[in-house]
Parts: sequence; structure tokens; C-alpha cells
Amino acid sequence: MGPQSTEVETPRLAAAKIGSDVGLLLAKLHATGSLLNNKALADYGLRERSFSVLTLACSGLEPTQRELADFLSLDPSQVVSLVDDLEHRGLVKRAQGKQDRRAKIIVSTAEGRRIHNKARAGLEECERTQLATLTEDENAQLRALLKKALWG
Amino acid sequence: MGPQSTEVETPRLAAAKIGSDVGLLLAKLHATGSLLNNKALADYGLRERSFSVLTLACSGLEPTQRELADFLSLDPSQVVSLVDDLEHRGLVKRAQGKQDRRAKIIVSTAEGRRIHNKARAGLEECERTQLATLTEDENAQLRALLKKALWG
DNA sequence: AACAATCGTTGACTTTTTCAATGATCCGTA
DNA sequence: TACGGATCATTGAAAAAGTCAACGATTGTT
Repeated sequence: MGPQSTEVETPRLAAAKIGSDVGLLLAKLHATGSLLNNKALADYGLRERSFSVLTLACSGLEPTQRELADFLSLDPSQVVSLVDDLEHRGLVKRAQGKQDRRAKIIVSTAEGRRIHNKARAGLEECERTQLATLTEDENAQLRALLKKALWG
Repeated sequence: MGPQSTEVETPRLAAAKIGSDVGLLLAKLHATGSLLNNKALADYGLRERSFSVLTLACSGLEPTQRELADFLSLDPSQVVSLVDDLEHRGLVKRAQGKQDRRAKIIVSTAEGRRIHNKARAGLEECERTQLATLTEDENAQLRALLKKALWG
């Protein structure tokens, strides 16, 4: 992503109609958010994406790599790298698919769950400050709207 | 961003708590949205970013490149490329800054405004279909929440 | 006048994304 | 059962995007 300063910027340009373009708003919020999230996760050797993979590995849903790729909007080869990294660090394991032996199921290790719990706490705190200008209700509303936009 | 299929995916993994993580929701909606937006803009030789620059050039706000970089969360060198491209195609012009002669103000040409109008119509139609699962009210709510999250 | 800071630009460098090819496996069909 | 086409994880290469430091020109400050 681009270079973000943590300073408050004067959004002179937000006056333009583009300031209401959903695509741009998403891009901007995602950009600034990613930067902060990655910073918060760095303490645990994670980034937004590896954290997402780890979260799903810890979920008990036993996702396959293909499912991870679809859900996270990543190329399958990118998932390979992410899982490689997490596996080398002993946070997740590859297990053989149950119905499909081609597929590999990603499951967390005890250590993975330990790290994940810590990282999640840090990330939640980080996101809380990011959305500090929203009330608790608005925060929940935003989540609900994003989910509905994605999955109806 | 990653590879998106236009098919509807079964979000088995959305059940995980991560399905409520704002960071991931933003990333995912942004990813799928970008893909569709870029596809819609391709007819006009534009992409999300060059469209944003063109929009601001057409806004009458006379943005400098530095302001574009800040507002669009881009590195100044990326703005150079985007403006180069638009300028070569005769859609925008670089004008000397008024108070500051180091700065360059980006303004649209008549052709730029013509293309922009067409592209904007196409993009709006595209975003309408993307957010089809939201009601008109929810759509407006989402915009408002994103703006508030960004600028309070 | 001197100095540090900022603007746009360039170029090098790293990271990320994209894509095609591969072996293993699955599934439908003859 | 055996064949053929599709899907899975993986690899590696190529393309695109992002990052960063340096530069001349200009600004504002001391």
C-alpha cells in the first residue's frame, strides 16, 4: 500500500464527489487500516494475511487451501507461501483432506492457538482505535453492512 | 488482488469469527470490488486509480500531485506515473501551482471531462450491481459510515 | 544570505501479483 | 473397470505494484 502518515490529514479533496465513491472509500480505509494492522501484528511475527490464515486454522472449520484462497481472495500459490511460513514456525499443520486426498486441510497447533489469542487481542485493540470516530452501534452497523454486501 | 470468479461462492468459512473482522471484510469487499470496477473502466482505458485522478482533476478543486498522493494513499512517484499516462492521452494537464511554483496542479481537458462522464456512468452502474444486496438506504448508510470512519 | 524543508521526478530495489505447467487425485461416463 | 476431463496443491517465471533514497527547483524561516 501507499505511504500513510499517522498524522491527521486535512481532507480538502474529500469535498469532491469522489469522496462518496464506495470503491475509493473502501480502498482508502483498507489502505490505512492494513498499515496499522500489520504494525500491530508485527509483534507476533504476523501480518494481516497470515493472521487471517491462522484465524481460520484455529476456527475448527478445517479449511482447505482452496477454500482459504477463495475466502481471502488470494491466488492459490499465495496460500502456499502463507501456509509454508506458518507451518515452518509450528503454528499450523497440513493434514490430508478427508473426502478429497488432493486437498490439504489447515489446522492449528497448540502453539498456533496460543499466538493467535495474543495477536487477536492486539489486533482488536488496534481496530478499536482505528474506528474510534464511530460509536459502538455504528461500528456494529458497519460490520453488518459489509457482511451483507458480501454475502447478502 | 487475488483471483475472483464472478460466480457466487458458498461462504462456508464466513461462519468463523473472522467473518466479522473489519479488516478482512474491507479487504475482501475491496478486492472483489476493484476487480469489477477495473473491468468496467477498461472500456475507457482507465483503471480505478487513474479514474480517481481524473475525477479529482475534473472536480474543479485543482489538486496538486502531493494532495492526490495523500488523498489516494499513494506514493508520490505513483502519482507521477498516473498523471503521465493521463497527460499523454490528453485527458489532463499539469499546470504550475499558484502560490507554490514547486507544486503542479492537475486539471482536466475537455476530452478528459468527456471520457470521465462516460466512465463515471459505467462505474456507477457497476457499483450498483455490486451492492445490489443492499437497499438504497443501506447503501447510503455504508457510504456515510466509511466517510465517518475516515474523517470523523 | 544561509539553511532546512517540501514538491515533483527519477531510478533502483523489493515485494506482490499473475499465470502457466505439473503430478496426484477425483468424478462422470462409456 | 478404464478413460478423460476437471480440480487440488505446488513450483517457478514473468509482470506489476510498492518502497525508498536521491536530485534540482523552490519555499519559508532564521
